[in-house]
Amino acid sequence: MKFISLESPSPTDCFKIIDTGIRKRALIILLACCQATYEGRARSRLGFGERMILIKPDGSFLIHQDRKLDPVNWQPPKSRSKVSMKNGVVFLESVRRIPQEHLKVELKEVHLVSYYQCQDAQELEVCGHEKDMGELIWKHPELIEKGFRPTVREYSTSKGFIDILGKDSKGQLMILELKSRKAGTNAVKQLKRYLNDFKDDKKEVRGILVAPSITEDALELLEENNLEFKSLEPPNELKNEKKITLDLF
Amino acid sequence: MKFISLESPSPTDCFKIIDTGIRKRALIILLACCQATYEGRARSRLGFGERMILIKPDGSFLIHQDRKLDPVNWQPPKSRSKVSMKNGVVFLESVRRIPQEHLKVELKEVHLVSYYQCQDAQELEVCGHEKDMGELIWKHPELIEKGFRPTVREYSTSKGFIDILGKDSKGQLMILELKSRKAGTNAVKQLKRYLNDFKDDKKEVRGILVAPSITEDALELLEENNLEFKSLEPPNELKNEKKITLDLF
DNA sequence: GAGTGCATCTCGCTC
DNA sequence: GAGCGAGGTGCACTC
Repeated sequence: MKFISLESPSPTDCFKIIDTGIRKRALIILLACCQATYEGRARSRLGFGERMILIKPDGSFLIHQDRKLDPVNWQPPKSRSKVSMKNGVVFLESVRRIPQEHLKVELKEVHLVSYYQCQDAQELEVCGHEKDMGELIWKHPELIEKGFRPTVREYSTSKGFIDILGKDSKGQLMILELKSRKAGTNAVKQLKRYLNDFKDDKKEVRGILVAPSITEDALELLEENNLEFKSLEPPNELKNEKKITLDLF
Repeated sequence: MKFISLESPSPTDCFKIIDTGIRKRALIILLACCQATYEGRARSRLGFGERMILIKPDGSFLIHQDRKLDPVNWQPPKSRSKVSMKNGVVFLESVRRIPQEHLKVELKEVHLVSYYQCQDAQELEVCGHEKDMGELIWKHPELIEKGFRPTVREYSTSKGFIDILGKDSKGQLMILELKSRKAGTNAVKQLKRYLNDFKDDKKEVRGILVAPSITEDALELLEENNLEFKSLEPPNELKNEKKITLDLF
């Protein structure tokens, strides 16, 4: 059976379905009143409440409350899930080896138990990251300014990697720090550090923060340090753009 | 009805259940073959595949594939969810106002649709954070060393906030940088920056990195800069410790 | 509402 | 496996 779902199951049935689901490497869904304790990188305890529990074929384990985007408790992929029954009560356990992490769940009342052997080979296609920005600038350096010639990407320094290194039309060295969203003071400080490294060489260097926008504090700090800001939106174009709009709407 | 669940529903039934679920501010669960496009802070497209969709009463919207901990697509709390039907096909839409973000989902085949008005007032109790460490040191400064007297927490500098500032038994200034997990080179660099700020004052200052452990690179960098490392585990004690173990096992 | 920094961050990459 | 950095980070907290 590829898919099974049972409302208000007995503890025995609930146990059986979960156990089968784990062995079949299916996606398991539970709606239940439960409590949970976690021990590992930190420690936590969650009292009884009604939640959704999700166990994935890759070992991921999630407990979702009725609010927030993040699960309230979880275990990462490759964790080992187990189900057990003691005195008519069903327990779930998920263990990660390295680092040692334990999640234990007690199910008090199960409203729905279900497993589903799903098929999904699709990968998400995204655009609009810092990496995309780097590629865009590399291909179209004039977006930064006329005469800009990028020379190195991911240039390694003692302070970290410089996103893009290049020269302006006058041959002056330029250090570019890219951010795909609004840049804060931290981005400026980072850029400043790269420049300090280069200034030891007694050369004149320009530092440019490239981002769609910048906070007021950051702009102030930037100007204090004679650094520059260049507004640039990250590229916004998927591979099969036309296909999408046709397929969906 | 507080809870409803329907296997392989017709598009019309599926639409009705989701629509009711949204109006009742229930937790909605879907198992379905779907595709999704997202536009907002970035842009993404996901082809057809079998997934679990979760819509929470607070507006959170999650699409989970059969792998990974993170949803492949999502919308944050307070987003507005809508369901619609066109030519016998059910569509989901979730919109966020600020920043503008759109998630559109087309359901091709629904295996399970369900909503559930759940009750969960419980908050998660956690311990083992950096904040806990700060409190621990503040109360038990001798954990750092005999004679250590902390004076300020979250001391603001141009380089950021110093976790703990204090003096040793000889009255020498100490800067403490706390990390709740293994400290890397970045933690050392951060500490170094705080010290540089203070050295301008021509005072002798000790810099101490406090963490459960440290990477080899970081330790090397630390010693090069005459900084110190103090191994300290973040506190690991919940409020009602005894109660937990009794309740669960 | 915007800005800042932690997180059981997760995840992908490189070494 | 460990370390490092980006993320549609999320989230709480401050201003």
